Amino acid sequence: MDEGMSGFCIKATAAGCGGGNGTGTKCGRWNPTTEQVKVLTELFRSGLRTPSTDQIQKISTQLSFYGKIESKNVFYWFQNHKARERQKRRKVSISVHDDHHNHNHDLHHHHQHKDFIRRMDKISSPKHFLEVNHHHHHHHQVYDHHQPEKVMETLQLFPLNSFEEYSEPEKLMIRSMHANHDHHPPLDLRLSFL
Amino acid sequence: MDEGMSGFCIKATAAGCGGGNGTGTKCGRWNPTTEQVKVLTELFRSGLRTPSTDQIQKISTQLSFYGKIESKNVFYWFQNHKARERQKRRKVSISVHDDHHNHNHDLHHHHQHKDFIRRMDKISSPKHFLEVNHHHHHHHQVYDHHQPEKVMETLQLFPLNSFEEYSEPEKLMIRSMHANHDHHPPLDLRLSFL
DNA sequence: TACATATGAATGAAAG
DNA sequence: CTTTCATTCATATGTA
Repeated sequence: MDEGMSGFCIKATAAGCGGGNGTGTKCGRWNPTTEQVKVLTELFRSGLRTPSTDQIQKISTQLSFYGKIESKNVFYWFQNHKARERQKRRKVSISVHDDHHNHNHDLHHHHQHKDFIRRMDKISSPKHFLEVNHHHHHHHQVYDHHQPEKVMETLQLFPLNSFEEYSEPEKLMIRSMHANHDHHPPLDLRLSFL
Repeated sequence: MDEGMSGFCIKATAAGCGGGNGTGTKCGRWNPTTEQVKVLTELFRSGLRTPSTDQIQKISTQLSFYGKIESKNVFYWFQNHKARERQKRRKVSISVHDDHHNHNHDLHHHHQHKDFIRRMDKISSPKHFLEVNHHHHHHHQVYDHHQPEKVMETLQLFPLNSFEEYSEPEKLMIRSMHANHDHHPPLDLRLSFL
């Protein structure tokens, strides 16, 4: 189809998504309009971070004019926005830190993203990497009914010798080798840094 | 060879994304190299599903050798990979799973005790229509003990003449293709309703 | 060129 | 509040 406007229903048309009249539309998740986002953003910038129930109700009521919206949408919006705004702090572009090769990407002006990365924030330790720290597997979701959250430290991921000598002109297809599930590639990998 | 250009700079779209401090500077999305993908895939296959912050940092650092990469890239990669792995598996096992002998379905959708979503539940669940409640019952926020935040009640959010930008160049990156088909008449709303 | 697919990135919703 | 999940948007690449 088009780039992104697939033929699904739950999108735009803030007034047709099960707006109460039961248009038979299975409304997915809330899809805020630009005006709604604008208002919410402005409220946020005004200092509102955790609106009370009453405020949420009022905001929701006002925003309902621009399209379908529920109180919980407002609630979630503020919660997500606040959380991501805080976590956005620190996009930690590891950047290059190489010494043998010249990747030469000086800038890190990727200030185009809005929110993202969460836990990247906590890591502020200027410690050296490549230290073997054992992360005990946490409890995983019910879906992950297999494989513990632990990797084998013995698996080698990075060749320690041929960093520069890489006589391999495999710069053609970026993602074309996803089919190497059948045979173990002669990778000399090392996960010791984990 | 690959390392020469570090294989991150998207070909034409970005017109010099990484160091393109002079050209557009609109770095496209991260384009992993084969080595990076190889490592990430191997890590995934080793059992790593949700790397911790530290792990992400280390991985990113190591992968930076092969080309430009940020922590968020690693984060997103695992998120997407895991999600899509499950997504594919779900589409196939939709009806294959016969829940007759093994009734191990864990339906835990009764926990809305989190914060107070339940308070808004009365307008979400029972009714699919946003009803305007001008009368609010007694609400007490036991979760929000203090709120130093304060909004300017006089802040004008809904311009009467023309809703234009509020000096918000960053947050207005919403889906541009939505292009609302229904023009909302300019309302005279303010934050006074808070 | 046009469409299809793979996948990076964003964010709403919810669990913990 | 923090972290995860699910769905969607956006774009690069592949194929006809």
